[in-house]
Amino acid sequence: MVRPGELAAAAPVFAALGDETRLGIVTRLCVAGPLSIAWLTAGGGVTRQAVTKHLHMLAQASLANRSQIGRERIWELEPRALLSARECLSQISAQWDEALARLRLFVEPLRPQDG
Amino acid sequence: MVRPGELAAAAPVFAALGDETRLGIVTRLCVAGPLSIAWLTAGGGVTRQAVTKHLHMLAQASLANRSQIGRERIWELEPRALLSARECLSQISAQWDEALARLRLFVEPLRPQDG
DNA sequence: CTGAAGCGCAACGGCATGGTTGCACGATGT
DNA sequence: ACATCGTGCAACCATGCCGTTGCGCTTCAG
Repeated sequence: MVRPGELAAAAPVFAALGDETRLGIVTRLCVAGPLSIAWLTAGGGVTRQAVTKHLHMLAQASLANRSQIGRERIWELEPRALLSARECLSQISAQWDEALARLRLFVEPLRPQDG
Repeated sequence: MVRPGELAAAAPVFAALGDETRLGIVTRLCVAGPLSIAWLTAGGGVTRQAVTKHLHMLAQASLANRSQIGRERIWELEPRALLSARECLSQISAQWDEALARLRLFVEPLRPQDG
């Protein structure tokens, strides 16, 4: 069962993942581990400021958090929100399977020859 | 391995799921099966036009498609995009596990007494 | 035929987002 | 001491999103 509270919690995570640049940052943090802003800026086609904004949005969605080493800000992934988002998708698709099964139970007796 | 093309494809799906109203519509279509716009409007706190726009955005992300019965537009869920989004999240978290394992391999030899 | 239900199209306002530029500040290396 | 690197903050612009209202069209019911 999906409770409404879970949806309200999952929506911001999906929104944070719903930008191509941000999804690239997430993937990169995932593959390469914790990185500084300058390093994250190097690969993508956007400014350092844009990367900074995206990182803050990821932090607001509990998808990343930062630490400081000297003058560098090191950002790393926070996988819990990612896992809960995956959980949400799994629940939705599970409910869809359920609904499909119910639909079959409802439809098939009406057309027993079409099988 | 996550290829960049997959990310570019998954981002719009996440963006479509990244709104609370839309996520509610998706859940509702999932639980109750195909519904008309008027029926979808009844439950939520928004106008019929808002629901219509959201449905079109879901369609653009390949998350829903519509059919027509008389004067009613019946919308139903298209689970393939949902599954591919879930797949994307799974790949990301799998890569995160990998990275964590590499990090452990790198860190643990330096502090063998801290177990 | 007439009324009502269901829906689409278009326009509008408010607000958030994605991106840029410019400037200032602490940390680092020589 | 000085240049440089890495960031933060603030302002700015363009665009898109979210939701509304108003109007008109088709379809169904009496």
